[in-house]
Amino acid sequence: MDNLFLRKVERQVRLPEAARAALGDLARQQIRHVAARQDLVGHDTGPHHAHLILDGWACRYRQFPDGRRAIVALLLPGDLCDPYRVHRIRADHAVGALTALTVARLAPEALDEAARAHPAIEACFRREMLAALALQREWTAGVGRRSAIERLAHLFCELHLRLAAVGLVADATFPMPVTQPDLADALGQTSVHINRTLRELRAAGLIELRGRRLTIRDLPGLKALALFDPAYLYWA
Amino acid sequence: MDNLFLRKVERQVRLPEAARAALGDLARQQIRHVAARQDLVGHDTGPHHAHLILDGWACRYRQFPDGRRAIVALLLPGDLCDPYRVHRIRADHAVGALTALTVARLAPEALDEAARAHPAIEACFRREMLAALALQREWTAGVGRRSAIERLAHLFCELHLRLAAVGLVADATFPMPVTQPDLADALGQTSVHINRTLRELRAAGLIELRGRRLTIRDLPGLKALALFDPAYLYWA
DNA sequence: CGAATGGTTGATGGAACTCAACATCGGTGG
DNA sequence: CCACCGATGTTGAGTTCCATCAACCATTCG
Repeated sequence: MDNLFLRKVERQVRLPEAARAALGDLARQQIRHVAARQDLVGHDTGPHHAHLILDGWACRYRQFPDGRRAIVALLLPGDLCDPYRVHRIRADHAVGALTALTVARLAPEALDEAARAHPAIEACFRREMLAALALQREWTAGVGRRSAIERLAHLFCELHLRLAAVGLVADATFPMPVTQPDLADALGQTSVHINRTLRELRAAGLIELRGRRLTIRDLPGLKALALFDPAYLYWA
Repeated sequence: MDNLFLRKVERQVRLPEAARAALGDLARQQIRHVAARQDLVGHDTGPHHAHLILDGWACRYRQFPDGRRAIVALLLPGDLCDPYRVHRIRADHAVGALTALTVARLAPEALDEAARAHPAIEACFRREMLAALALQREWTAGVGRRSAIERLAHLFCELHLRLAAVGLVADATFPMPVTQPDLADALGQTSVHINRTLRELRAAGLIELRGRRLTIRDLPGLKALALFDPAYLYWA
């Protein structure tokens, strides 16, 4: 199977054969498995490798000294994590596995090399960065100005499109392995309130969530509730 | 006067003479003045120019259909706005002037050209992107997990460092031209509550705010309250 | 100089948090 | 295979932080 990053990319741009091959090769080096709840990159890690998520879900998060935790991004299969070298002494956040994870570790030198050799790859990396930035802005806007139920609805709309872009949605159903405590940290709430809000969404007939799988029962309704505008999703 | 972007950059890396000259030239083309409350880039603008903020403050914001507004980033003098070409049909957010503004409009072609000719400039652009991303993550974490007073304190710590990096801080005092309604949209609160929180910060002897100028009276105290960790600020 | 915008303060309400208890699930080892 | 245990999910009661509503100043700007 080709990797999902390629699949996502090629929905939008046609890559030259050589570039596709180079990207494919990159993803086949240094496959690593990480257990759920383990960190790929710690808060105190210095400059580190890039990662391509092959399977499973991860998150970027920030741990505060008093124990509070904020999940600032979800990383899904096909996502490319930190394509550009980060020159900081100390990372400003960590990357952790939410589920069991399969990733390709990518050496910064190999990425630089590939980007230099293939302009199309450089363009992909740049697009991934711009996509991450736009996504991050939307998350900021969401926690700032959306209500609890809107935030949850919005996240589900976003996941629906992002997962569809890598072919992981069938019949408006997709994997949703994020626990309620994790959802809470991602949406800036408490797990108790997440639970009540989920109940509301179910009661409204908008979603169904069982056994780590989510089915969207009423997509238009969910989008309307979430004030969802897909303009910020580059790859979807 | 050299532009502030250059000043900020050269605090960290020494640029080759040719690169510095090229960056300087870029910033001297197409100077534009924008009145406060005007948009530089609208929500429905397609691919657009990049901008270098020469003087005044701007913000990225997202306007929701029902009137709510979220300010997702503050753009200060010396900030480079969208160095990389954005290929979206429709922007996912707008850029507006918070004060009267002087900017250099930069043609995407000229930027591409400069980046290709000078690796040091390419590195600068990349760094600016990474800095914007890290900043955006910190804002997401903040609105998600910091209390009202912590958020305000954190913003002031951030502005202190960012403005210091371009030489706009003297005696722990710097310009703070953002109105309380704007602060509210940036921190995900209401202007009424911003007002009360400011009062608290003043009462605690941490800051002084008069006539659009902010003085930090107790920086360690403010940092402690904000759980401030500067790791995310690339240029400061 | 008057109108609009921004700032300040009080009273009241509500969305989301906290605390607490219990149910359920999933994995692990006896 | 089942018993156990920790992690996750669920629900209720009480509380808190921040929003809302509503005035009223202060400032700025046309």
